[in-house]
Amino acid sequence: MILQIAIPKPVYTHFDYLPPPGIEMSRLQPGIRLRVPFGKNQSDIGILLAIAENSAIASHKLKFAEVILDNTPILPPDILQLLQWASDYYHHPIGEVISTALPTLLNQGHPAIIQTMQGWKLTASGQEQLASLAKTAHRQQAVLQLLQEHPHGLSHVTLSNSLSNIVPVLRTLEKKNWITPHLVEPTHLVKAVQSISLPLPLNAAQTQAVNRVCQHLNRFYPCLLDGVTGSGKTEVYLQIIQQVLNQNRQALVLIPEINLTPQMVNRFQQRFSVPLAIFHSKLTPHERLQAWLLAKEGIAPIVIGTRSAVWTPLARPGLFIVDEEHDPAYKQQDGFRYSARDMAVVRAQRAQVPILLGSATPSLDSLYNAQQQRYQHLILPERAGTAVHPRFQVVDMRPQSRQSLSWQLVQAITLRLAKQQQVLLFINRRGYAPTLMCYHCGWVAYCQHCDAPLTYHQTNQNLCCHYCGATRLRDTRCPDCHQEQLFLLGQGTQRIEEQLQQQFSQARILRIDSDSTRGKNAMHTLLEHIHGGEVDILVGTQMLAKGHHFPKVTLVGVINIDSGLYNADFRAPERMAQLLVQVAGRAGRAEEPGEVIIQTYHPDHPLLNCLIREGYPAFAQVALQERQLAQFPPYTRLALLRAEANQVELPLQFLQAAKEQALQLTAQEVQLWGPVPAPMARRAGWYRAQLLLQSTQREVLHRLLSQWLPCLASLAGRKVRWSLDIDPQELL
DNA sequence: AGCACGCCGACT
DNA sequence: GTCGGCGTGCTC
Repeated sequence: MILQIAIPKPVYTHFDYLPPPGIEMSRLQPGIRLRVPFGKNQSDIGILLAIAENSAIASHKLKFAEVILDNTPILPPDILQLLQWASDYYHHPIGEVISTALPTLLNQGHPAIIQTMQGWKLTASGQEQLASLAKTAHRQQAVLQLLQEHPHGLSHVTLSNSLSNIVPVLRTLEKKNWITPHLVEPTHLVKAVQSISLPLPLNAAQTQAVNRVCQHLNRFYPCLLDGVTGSGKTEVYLQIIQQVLNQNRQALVLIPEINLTPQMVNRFQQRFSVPLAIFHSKLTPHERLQAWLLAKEGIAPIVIGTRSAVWTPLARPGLFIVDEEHDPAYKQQDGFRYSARDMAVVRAQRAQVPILLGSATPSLDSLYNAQQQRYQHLILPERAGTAVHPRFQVVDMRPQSRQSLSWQLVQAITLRLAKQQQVLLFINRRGYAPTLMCYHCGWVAYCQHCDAPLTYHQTNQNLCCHYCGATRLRDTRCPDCHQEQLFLLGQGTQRIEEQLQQQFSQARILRIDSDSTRGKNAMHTLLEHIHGGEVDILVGTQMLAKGHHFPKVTLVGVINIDSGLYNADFRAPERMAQLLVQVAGRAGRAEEPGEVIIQTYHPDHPLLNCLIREGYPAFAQVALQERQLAQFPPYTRLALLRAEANQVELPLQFLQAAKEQALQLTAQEVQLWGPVPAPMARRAGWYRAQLLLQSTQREVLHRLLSQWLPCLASLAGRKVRWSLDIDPQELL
């Protein structure tokens, strides 16, 4: 009897072991963890994949597994099979695939046990006191209220999350014997809510979407839920989930960035009084494991999380939802480069349940699938009365190229300020100025480790590389010609902020970028200032466009859209369009139509004009036609082989050798493009290059990769680091 | 990945 | 004569 075990190592095979001596064979179920000896003096934790009759490894080389860590599989068969499928599809080692899918504590060998939590419960006298408690003791009353709503008690963590500085309140109540310490079962880890919100009435389109999905709850039913902001997508999710819960099944909801969408999570918590397993970035490893186990055991009927939550086991899967499915955050960009959105579709298919892909600006891939009838296309039009179509204005910057703020934009800002409305300005670069340049010899301050100019930060007079983080004090004279007339070229958030302050001295300006939101609650505090109307002009990077709503904003300015129009990446126009539509969604409400001003040096760009005149669906059609002409996805399949090394010539040499190898293996059906140096050839001291593989048939490409990959390791040697990216999102 | 083995230069 | 550099190979 041979145990096939996956071990988290960058090798493409499992490892064969003999069962631990004296063990009961019935305990050897695929999906359990075992500790196994590995190499000379090491020991590792692996997952049992399967049990085989014999092994290709010589029997004298086989070792005994040391010990079984689980009585029942931590990975149920469906997830184990999905992970093996993913390992195959992405050509990534199974052991590493499994370890990215598991909570870290399980990788480290922690027991997979659901633990009860320290908490509190109302006493009989507390119950009696509830009515008579002085109206002034708000905080005490709030705690009692919460505990009354949860007769099984609430954990300390839950309570302190719902009320700040709660310890003294709890102590007081305990002294009065109104509450008592109580071990809370995980079933009652419900987030404390004051009120449960009721389902909202649906319009015709929403009703149709809900009905169509609910009529197909017992089969694979992939849907593209195509609805603009304010069309009530979330309500559709909620009502379908309700049906799934009625069937006693679970729903898994993926969202791109959990910290940007607290509203979404709140709506789930207020609608359903069931345990929610929420994977957010502030969970401790222990909490993360608990949430994972609650999902696995079926105790949490609803699971919400980002990318990696797609691997969460579910006892009774009933529905998958991928919100904002176009968001690039669903693609992991290092290590095991999977797409959580695509994996969710695969998972729904295997589980034979519906999947909803929701977006106001669907990816071209999903729109194509809808056109091919592979997905149901459920379109939610805007609600009557809330329809706000912001006016778009394209400003030709060529006649005023010395300015960063066109007169049109300045005029529009002036007007909005006079009406006491908020203005939102987007600029795609943080810092003060992207370049420090010498007037006399043309010298530019470059990063020592990257092929990128340094960005000047005014606050500390630093030059900072936005790619590797290297920072140094700015030069006061040119290091080449020693002249002192160095000038700052280009615009960053800080410099725009400064210019606006000069131009609109009475306006209150707030800058939002990764520099100004560095602190723990910085973003939250800034948002409160904005919503409180304490800000007139918001200046920020694209991080402003995601998730947040600014009801008081009526003018949005895009300082320079051109990097989205002209970019080596074939997906750049799609991203630009999605950003513009999102940005436009920030401007204006029913009573005050919004305005979007887009500054560009290419005012005649056809895709840009198509988007602003005819809207996203028309843009998507044209963009899809361009993809077809250029033979890009979704019309073809891509794989990208990246390589990096700390010597210039090595990556290209390796990729060239790899290409020749591939040419010997393949017929005509796979095109090879390159190798080329990566657009930023040197980054953080590493030289980078890439080789693109393209085919109209996925199977052909896949077959080539399977044969090719084993050769690559020896071609690369030790000095070249390489990785394979299946369905790459960024070609940069 | 991690750790061994192995084969060449400057030290007691 | 040895300590240690990192180039190469293997791990069931």
